[in-house]
Amino acid sequence: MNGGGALAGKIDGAVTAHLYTEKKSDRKTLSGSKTGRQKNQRSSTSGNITMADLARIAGVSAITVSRALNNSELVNRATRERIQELAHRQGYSMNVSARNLKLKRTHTVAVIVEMKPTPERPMSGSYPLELLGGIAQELASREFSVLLSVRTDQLPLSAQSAEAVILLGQGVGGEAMQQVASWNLPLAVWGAVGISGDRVVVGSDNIDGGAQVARYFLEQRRQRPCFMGDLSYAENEERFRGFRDALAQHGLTPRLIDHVDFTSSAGVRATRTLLGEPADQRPDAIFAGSDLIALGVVQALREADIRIPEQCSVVGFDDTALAASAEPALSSVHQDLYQGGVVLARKVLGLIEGRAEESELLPTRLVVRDT
Amino acid sequence: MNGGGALAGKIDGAVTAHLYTEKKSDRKTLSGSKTGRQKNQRSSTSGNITMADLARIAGVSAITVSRALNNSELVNRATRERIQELAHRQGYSMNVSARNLKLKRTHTVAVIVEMKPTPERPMSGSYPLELLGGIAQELASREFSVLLSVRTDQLPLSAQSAEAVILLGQGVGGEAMQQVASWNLPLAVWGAVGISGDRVVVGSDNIDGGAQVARYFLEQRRQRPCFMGDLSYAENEERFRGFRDALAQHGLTPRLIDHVDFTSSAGVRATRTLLGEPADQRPDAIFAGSDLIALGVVQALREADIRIPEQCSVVGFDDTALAASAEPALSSVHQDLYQGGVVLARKVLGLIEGRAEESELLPTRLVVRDT
DNA sequence: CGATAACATGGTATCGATACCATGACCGAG
DNA sequence: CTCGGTCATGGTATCGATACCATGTTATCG
Repeated sequence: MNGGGALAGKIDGAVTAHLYTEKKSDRKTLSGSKTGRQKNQRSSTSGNITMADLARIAGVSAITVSRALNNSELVNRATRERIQELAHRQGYSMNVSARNLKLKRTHTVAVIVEMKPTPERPMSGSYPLELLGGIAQELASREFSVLLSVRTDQLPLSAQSAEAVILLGQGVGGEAMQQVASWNLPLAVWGAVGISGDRVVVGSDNIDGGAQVARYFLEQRRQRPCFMGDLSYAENEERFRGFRDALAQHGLTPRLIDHVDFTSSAGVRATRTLLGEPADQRPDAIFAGSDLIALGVVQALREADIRIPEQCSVVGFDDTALAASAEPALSSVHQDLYQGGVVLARKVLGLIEGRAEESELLPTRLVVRDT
Repeated sequence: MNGGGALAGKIDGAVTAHLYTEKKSDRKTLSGSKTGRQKNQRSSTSGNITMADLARIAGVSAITVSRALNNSELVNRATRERIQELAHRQGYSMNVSARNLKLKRTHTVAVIVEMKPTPERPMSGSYPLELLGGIAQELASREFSVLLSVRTDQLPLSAQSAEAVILLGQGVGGEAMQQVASWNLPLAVWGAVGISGDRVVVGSDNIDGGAQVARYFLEQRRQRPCFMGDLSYAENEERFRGFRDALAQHGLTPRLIDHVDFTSSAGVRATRTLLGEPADQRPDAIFAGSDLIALGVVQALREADIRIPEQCSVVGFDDTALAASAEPALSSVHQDLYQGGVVLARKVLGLIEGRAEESELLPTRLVVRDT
C-alpha cells in the first residue's frame, strides 16, 4: 500500500516507513477527532464512501467494518451496532463490484424474454410480465438481482456475468435455447414440459387443464365438444391432447378447429364459419386455446343469438384479467403465472447451489363463470 | 513487486528474482508450447480463464491483452487480432465485476416496475412490458444492462449499484418516487408529463391525443360527445382535458362519465346505463379512456342494436393489440410504448453522461378503424 | 498467580481488469 | 553513427471488499 502511493518512486523506502509509523500512531490516538492530515488518505476523493473510510472514522480496521456490516458474530455486539449505525448515518452503500470480484459471485440471474417483433404473437399480453413479477420477487427475497434481456431479433448480447439464466419465450425448441445452452450456465425454461429432455422446464399443466375442461363438458352432457386454437404451439397441442384423451375415455371425439390465431377476431371468424353449418352439427361446447379466442367465440355466438352457456358453453385458457372482467364473465382455465415465476426462480437458485432440479408442472384450475 | 506474491515472506528475494528470469525467458521462447511449470501460475484454479491466462498463452502481458480486447489502437493490429482470436477460441469472457470495480462504473440501469398486487389495476396488460422492451433494447445497444425490480408492496430493496433508475408505475406522485429520489441517482419516470416539476418525465401526449379525438368527432359532426373513464388517474385526466378543450373551441361541451374502471365490463355497465336514457340525449360519440372500456362500450351498443359508427362512434386509447384485432376493429389513439422505452433509456443515459435532460412528450396518433 | 482458552481485532494478500508511467525497438535526420 | 521521435509493449499500483492467518486482550481455571 505504501502510504503515499502517489509519491513512490521519487521518495525512498525510509520515507515510506515514516509514513507507515505516522499512520499507525494516527489510528491509535485520534479515533474520532479530525486532527492530523487527512490529505494523505483519499477519503472523499472518489465521492463515494468506502469501508476503509468508515473504519477510519470509527477507529477500527476495514475488516472489522466488513464483518460488522455482514452481521458477523466475530465482532462484539456493541462494536457491530455502532458501525452499522455509523454506516447508515453516513449513507454508506457497498461497492457491489468489489464484493462480487472478491467473492466470485454476482448474485445475479439473467432473464431473457423472447419477444418477436411481430405483433399479435402468442406471447403477447401480460404473460411474461406476470412471470417476471414472480421471478423478481423470489430472487429479491434471496438477495439476487434480475438482469433483464429482451430479445427481439438479434442474438441476446451476452448476458454475461449472471450465475444462471431463465428463458421465457418459445420453450425448449428455438434457437435462443441453443445459444443460451452453450453458455453452460444453470438454466431454467418456461414452456411446455412435455418436450423437456433433460432440461429444467417449468410450465402449466396444460394436459390436465384440457382434461378438466373435458370433464366439465362431460358433466354437462355436452354432445359435440370442440377445440379451437393453433396446434403448432406446444402448449396448445398439450391442451388439446388432454382434452381429447379425457373425452375419449367416455367415447367422445372432439372436433378440432386448427390454425386459429390467438386473437379475438380469429375466434369470431372461426365461429361464424361454424355457424354456417346445420344446427344439429354445430358444437355445443367450445374450448378455446386462449382467452382472446374465447372472447371472439362468445361475441360471434351472441351475434347469432345463441344462448351461452345453455346452447353452447365456452371455456378459455389463461384466465387473464380480461376473462374475469368480460361481460359475460368468461370461464377459463387458470394458470398461476406469478407462481410459475417463483418456481422458476427457485429452480435456478437450486441449480446454482448445486442441487439437482427437475422439471415441474404447475397445477391449472378451471374457473367456471358465466359461459 | 514481489513477483511470486503468494510465496513472499517464505522465500527470499533471490528466488523471486529467479522466478522473474524464468518467466521472462518463458515469454521469449515458448510462446505457444505448453512446457515449463505452470503450477505456479494459478491458471485453471478458479475454473475461469482470465486476461492473465490469455497473456501467458499468447506470450504477451496482461495489459496488452486488455488493450487488444478493447480494440485499442495502441496495440499492433496483428497482435490485436491474434489475441482477440485467442480469446474467442478459449471462450474467454471478461470478469465484469473486476472491470466495473476498476472503472468505477457498473453500466447498469435499474428499472423499477410498480405492480400493485390488485388485479384489474390500470397498469395491467402488457403496458410495462412494451416499455421494458424499448428500454432494454436501447440500453443494450449502448452496452448497458437492465436491472429489474418489480415492486409490489414493500420497499424496492436497494437497487444499489445502478448508475441510474427508470421508474415505471404511478408516475411522479407516489411514495416510490420519494424513495427512489432519495438515492440521488439520475432518474427518469414514465407517466403524465404535466406534473413533472423538475423531474425528467417521459409520457405520451395525452392531451393532444384527446384533442385529436375531439377533432375527429367534430369532422364527423357529432353532436353529443362523451368521455368515459376514471379521472383520478392523471393520464385520463389529461386525455379528458385535451378532449374537452378542443371541443370547447367549437362550442361543444362533452359529457363526462367518471369513475369507470379500466375493464370492459365497466364499459358495458356504464354504456347500458346511458342506453336507458331517451334516444335524443344519448351520446353519438364516445371516447373511452382505455381500449378495454371501449371494447365494453362497443359490446353494449351492439347488444342494443345501435349501429357503429353510424349512430355512435367509439374511440379507445392505447391502441393495444386487442384494439386492432377486435371485431369490429376498434379505433384508438395509438401510443408508441416501445419508443417511450427507448426515450426513457436515452434520457437516463444522457443524465449519466452529465447532460441536462428535459421531460418529453411522445406524439400520439388516432388510428381510425371500424368504430 | 501463571497458564490457557475464548474472544475481539488487525495486517496483508487477493479477486481481475486497467491507468499511469516507463522502456525497448526501430526509423529517418543530421 | 548518434540523436530525437514514434510505435509497441510491459511493470506496478489500484479499485473496494474479504479470506487467511496472526496478535492482543480478557476471562477462567487449576
